[in-house]
Amino acid sequence: MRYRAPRGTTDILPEEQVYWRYVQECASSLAETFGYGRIDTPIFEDTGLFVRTVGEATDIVDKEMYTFEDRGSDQVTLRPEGTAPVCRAYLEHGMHNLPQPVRLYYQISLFRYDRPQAGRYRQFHQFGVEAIGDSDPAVDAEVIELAWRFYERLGLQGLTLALNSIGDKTCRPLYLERLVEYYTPHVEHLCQDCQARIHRNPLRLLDCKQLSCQPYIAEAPVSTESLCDDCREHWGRLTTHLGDLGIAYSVDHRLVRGLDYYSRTVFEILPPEEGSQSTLCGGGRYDGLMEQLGGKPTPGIGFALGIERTILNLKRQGVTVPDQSTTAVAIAHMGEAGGREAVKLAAQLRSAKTSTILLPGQKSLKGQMRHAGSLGARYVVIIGDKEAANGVATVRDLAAAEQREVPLGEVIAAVSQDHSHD
RNA sequence: GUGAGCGUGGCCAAGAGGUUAAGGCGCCAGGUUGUGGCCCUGGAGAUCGGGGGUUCAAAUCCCCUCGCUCACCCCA
Repeated sequence: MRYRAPRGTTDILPEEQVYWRYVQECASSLAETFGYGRIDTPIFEDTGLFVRTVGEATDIVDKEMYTFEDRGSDQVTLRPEGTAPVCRAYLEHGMHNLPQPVRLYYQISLFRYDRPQAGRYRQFHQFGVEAIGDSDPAVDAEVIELAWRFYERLGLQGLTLALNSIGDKTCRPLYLERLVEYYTPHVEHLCQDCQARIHRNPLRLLDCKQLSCQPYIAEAPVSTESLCDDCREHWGRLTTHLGDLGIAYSVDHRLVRGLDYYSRTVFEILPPEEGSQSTLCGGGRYDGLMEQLGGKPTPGIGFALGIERTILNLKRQGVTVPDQSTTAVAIAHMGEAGGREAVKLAAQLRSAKTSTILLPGQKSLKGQMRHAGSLGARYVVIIGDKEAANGVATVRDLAAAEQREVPLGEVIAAVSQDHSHD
């Protein structure tokens, strides 16, 4: 075959769409219930936006971005994440003039140049929210709750919420110092990656997966015990809110998140099965991000969750999704006059919002009936020259295996009867 | 970037050196006069991912290559 979908991309065929619709409708209706408004940002941005915010030492920037120079010699990048563009839009449109916090949600495609595997693609999709302009821990709780309710509504079970605080610009430097201080004597025993992390990105020492590094992680200083007064209070109030909401969480001192812009609250939602790349949802607070983009200091918190991974888990757990059947009416027709009436009738049915297809009239009636049956149509309307001449049509109910002849003008009524028992 | 497994008609899938490469699903056409879902019959559709090699003979053995999948790194 000459062409196929590029590596790491996939076609979402009609039979898959039932999952997508289910998940995406659940996401947007829930977000709107929480008072979030939808935002769509461009699919590509200035490369600098991501380099500066996500962090040069992160894998995303280091090796996963789809970056190219356009014909005008601008460096652009297919967005690898959603938060930075939303923050850019916040600044660009002066949203600080709106009542704070500004609540936004998005459902977008993202692009990361990775080796694809289960639940990971080069083009993938996220649902995410950002609440910008309020540092109240109640907003942290709200955002976490929104993510949690999403999975609850979908019907996924056995998920866990992992929570941590990595401090802010006041206390994190001190914590990092303690961390480096603690690790330095052990440096020779660490894996290659961790030896580099000590200098490049010490926080990441904590989520190393190497077995040999685990003992050092277990004994490492814990960030929540190094928080400054403000961060400690924020943390305490957040956990209180979550308790009040009845949302169970487990504090994970090793949870640090990959992107540079996080501060204070970080969290993830994980599926029941173990697996290192299985995170369903990740988020956190990013109080320093706006300043990096040249705006005034503005707090913010949000999350992003993977649609593909969500659907993967829906399937694994056998969650049944509503399957709105598509075709209600199929019109079989024979002969010149029958064909003309069929085309007109189809138009009328569609304008009455009844999904209708025209069967291939060059086939035998038997062939058309089979066709209708395999489509799962509810009714077949048969119009041959005989019916056309008499101004009638035969309306057959496929499920009931009954049919009757009705005047053409009454076909719509005949196929619109009471489906409440369906 | 690293490692492992796999690549046979649209899909699933037999086949493990030797005449025309099974079968199932799906698709198409029929089973008498304009009628589906079951059943029956027939049909179309594969240079066995690609290239090279071994051999009288390869889908079956060897090498290379491409692709897919899974895992690692990392992340959604």
